[in-house]
Amino acid sequence: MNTKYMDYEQPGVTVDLAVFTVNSSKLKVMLAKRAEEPFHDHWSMPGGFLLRGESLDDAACRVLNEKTGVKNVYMEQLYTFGDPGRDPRARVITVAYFALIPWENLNRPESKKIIDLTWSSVDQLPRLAFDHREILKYAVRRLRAKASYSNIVYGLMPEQFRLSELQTMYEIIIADKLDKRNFRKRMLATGLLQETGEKDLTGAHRPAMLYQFKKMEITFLS
Amino acid sequence: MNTKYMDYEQPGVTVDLAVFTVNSSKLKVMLAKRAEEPFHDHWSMPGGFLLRGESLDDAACRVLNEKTGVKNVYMEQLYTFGDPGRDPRARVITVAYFALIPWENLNRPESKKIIDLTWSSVDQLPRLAFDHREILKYAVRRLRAKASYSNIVYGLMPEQFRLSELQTMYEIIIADKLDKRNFRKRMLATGLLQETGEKDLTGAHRPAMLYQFKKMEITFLS
DNA sequence: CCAAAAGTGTTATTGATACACCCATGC
DNA sequence: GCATGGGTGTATCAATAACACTTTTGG
Repeated sequence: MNTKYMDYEQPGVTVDLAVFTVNSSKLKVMLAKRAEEPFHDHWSMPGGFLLRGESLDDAACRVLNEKTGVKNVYMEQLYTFGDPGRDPRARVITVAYFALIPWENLNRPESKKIIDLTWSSVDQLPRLAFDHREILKYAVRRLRAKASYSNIVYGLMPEQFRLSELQTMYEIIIADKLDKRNFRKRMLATGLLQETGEKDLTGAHRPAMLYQFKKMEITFLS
Repeated sequence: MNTKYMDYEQPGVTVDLAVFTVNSSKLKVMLAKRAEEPFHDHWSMPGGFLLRGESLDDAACRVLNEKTGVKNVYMEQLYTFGDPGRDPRARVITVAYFALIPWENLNRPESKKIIDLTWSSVDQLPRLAFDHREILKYAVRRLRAKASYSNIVYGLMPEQFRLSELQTMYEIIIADKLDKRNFRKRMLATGLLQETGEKDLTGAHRPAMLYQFKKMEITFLS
C-alpha cells in the first residue's frame, strides 16, 4: 500500500480520566473546570495531551498526579473515543482511563491543593464538555459490572476498615442492599482479607474488628 | 494550563485488527505480510492509518473490508497500545479491534481475493512485527474469556448449523471438552436458537436438525 | 447389520439466598 | 439499662456437573 498520497489524520491524542471515589454515601466522579476554549467554564473529565516519549499509562498517571497529588491507586484503561467532531477545534482522540481513589487519600498532606476541581455524584452530572458525559456513563457501567464479579471495590477502601464499611461500599457501587451474613461469609471466604488485630473504637458502640487486604490482587499502575 | 510551549506528541494513529476464524479445528488469526519497512516481509496484524474524518469504528470496518471483502461481522474495540518505541519509525498509537468471521464467509463471491494474507493458528504464531504478538495474546485472552460468559461464539458460526457444530466451536475456543447433554440443555434454554426445520443430510449418518440464531444479541458494527 | 453421529433425563453436588437473635460497648 | 451497630449458623433453592443408552441414517 502506498502511503504517500492518502489523507491521513494526524490527530491530537489525549488521556481523560474517570476518577471515582465514594463520599457521603455517594459514588462521585472528579470533574475539572475548563479554563480555556472550547467549552470554557464547562466541567469536564480531567485530562491532558500525551507528551513526547510518554506511554499512555504514564500519561494517565501523570494527569492524575497533577490534579490530585495521588499516586499508586487502581487505574485501568477504559476505552478509546475518537469520533470526528468530538472536539470542535481539531481531530482529537482520547484514551479514557478509570481510576479509584479512597476518599481518605484525598486529604493527605502530600495531596496537592485541589483547585477548580469538584466531585459530582454520578447520577447528577452537570452539563459536560465534549463527549465526556457519554464516557463517564460508560465508565460507571464498567465499574458497576466489575464490582459484582471482581474485587475492584478494594481500590476505594482505606488501609484498614470494618467489614460493615466494606459492605456499605459495595452497596453504594452496585446501588443495592446486601445481606450482612452472606456478605461477610463470602468476603472472608475469598481469603484476601486479614484481621489487623486492632479494633475500631471510634464508634459509639461495640467496637468492630478492623481488616486489611492481604495483598492487592487488582492491578495498580505505578 | 498553557498549552503553547509543552512538548506534545502528534502521533500517528492506526487501527489493527485481530481477526479470528476457526478452520480445521483450530482457532486462527489473520496475518498480513508487510510490504514495507519497518518489519518488511514480517507478518503482522492487518491494520491501517486512521483517515481524515473517519471514526475509529469506521476505520476498523474499512480495513477489514479492504482485506477480506467481508462486512457485517462481529467486531469490538479491544485495547489501545501506545508505548513509545512500539513503532521504530515514529510515535504511533494503535487502537486494536477484534473481529470474528465464520470461515464460510471467507470464500464467498463478494469476498475479495486475499493476497499476502494468511491464517495462523493462535498457538503457533510466527515472529510478528511491532508489538503484535502481545496484542494478539491479549485478544485471544479476551475471546476465551467472553466465550465462557457470553454468546460471542455466535460470531463464528455460519447461517445454519448443527448443535454438535456449535459445541465443537465452543470447545475449540475454550480449548476444553464439554458434556453433550448439558451443553444442548443450556443452549436451548437460552432461547436464542430456533430450529430451521431443515436437516443436515450431508453427513454419512443420522441427519441432524439445523438451527439458527433468532436474532443477534451480540453487537455488530456496521 | 454395522458404523457413526444424533438425541435424550435423572441424580448428586455445589453455590447462592433467605432469614433472626445474642453480644459488646458508650452514654 | 438501653440504644446501636457487631457478630454469628442453618435450611432452602437454584444452578451446575456427572453420567449411558437408544435412535436414525448411509453404506
